[in-house]
Amino acid sequence: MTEKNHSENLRRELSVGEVATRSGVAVSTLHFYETKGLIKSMRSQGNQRRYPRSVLRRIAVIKIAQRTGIPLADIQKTLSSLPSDRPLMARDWERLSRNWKADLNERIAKLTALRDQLTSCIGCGCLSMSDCPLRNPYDTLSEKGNGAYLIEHPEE
Amino acid sequence: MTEKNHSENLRRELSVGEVATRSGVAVSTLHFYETKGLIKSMRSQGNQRRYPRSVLRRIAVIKIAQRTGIPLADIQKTLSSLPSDRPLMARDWERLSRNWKADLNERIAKLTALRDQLTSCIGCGCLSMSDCPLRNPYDTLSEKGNGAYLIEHPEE
DNA sequence: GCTTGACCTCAACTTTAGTTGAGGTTTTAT
DNA sequence: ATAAAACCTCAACTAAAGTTGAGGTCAAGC
Repeated sequence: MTEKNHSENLRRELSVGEVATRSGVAVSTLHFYETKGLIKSMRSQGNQRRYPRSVLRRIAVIKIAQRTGIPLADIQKTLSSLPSDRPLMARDWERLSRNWKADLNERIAKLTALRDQLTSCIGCGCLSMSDCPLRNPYDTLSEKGNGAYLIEHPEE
Repeated sequence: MTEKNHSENLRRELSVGEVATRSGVAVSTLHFYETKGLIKSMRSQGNQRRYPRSVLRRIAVIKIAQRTGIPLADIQKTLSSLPSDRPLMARDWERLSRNWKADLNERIAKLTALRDQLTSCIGCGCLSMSDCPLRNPYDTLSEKGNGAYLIEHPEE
């Protein structure tokens, strides 16, 4: 068993099932990621997928990016912009994570602004087209009608 | 024209096109919202939709909830839990916005935590299964193998 | 040496939040 | 009175991120 484990540990390539287990991602998802160009595989003699262990790191990075809210297509673009087939190094990670952090900060800022508006509007509840910062912030129609008046004085 | 506008302003019901224009939501979306039970309409003699002006406020509330990231199905549930067919009053708004604010705060907290982890991992880049807070925070598999070791020492 | 489990491809289905189009009716404006 | 604009329904399509299943192959253990 020690012998066996030892040789297994040294085996360079992982099967799709092993990758699934180790990464916590379903086999079907790995297939899917492959069709999207997020990861790739070599094939065994019998046409089964074989992965270098570096794929685990790559999947980890994908999952983190997804948590920040970045769509897979964008993740794919970013990953494919890296010098191609070496594994991700610390240097790559630094570049990626810096960008993703910036995105994340933006998203946080937007949500925070929304929350603050919500806070200040809880007691008000006017939802006035013309006055309320929550109401369609980009809506220029608000000026061109009597909408605000009517909304502020709901009938029936 | 003054005469005309005056009578238009007093007209109680809005057509779907008017609601679309005033709310900034497409006609098709209003149809869609209706199928989902988010809004409803009366019909004219000729079967065209007619809305009370209060629908504008309702749509405003829907849009705000969506901005906080709440799925339409949940918005529908919440809205349908209100005493049914009177327009939304300040009191309703207060209740809704309090809940939504809580949701939003949770989402903000999660993203902030992620950002902070990202910040502390930018310089590190280890992505270690066992050590890195970014790595699959819920993944218990990390303990059961040699994954971490291999990931920390990528080959090829 | 054969059974079972893991794997293969490809197509179809799922959910969310809508949009688009076809074919037909109503309302409005001239 | 008629043409144009707005409306109706219903079905099909879109995008993202996968999942499920059918029909068949490969590999490992007893």
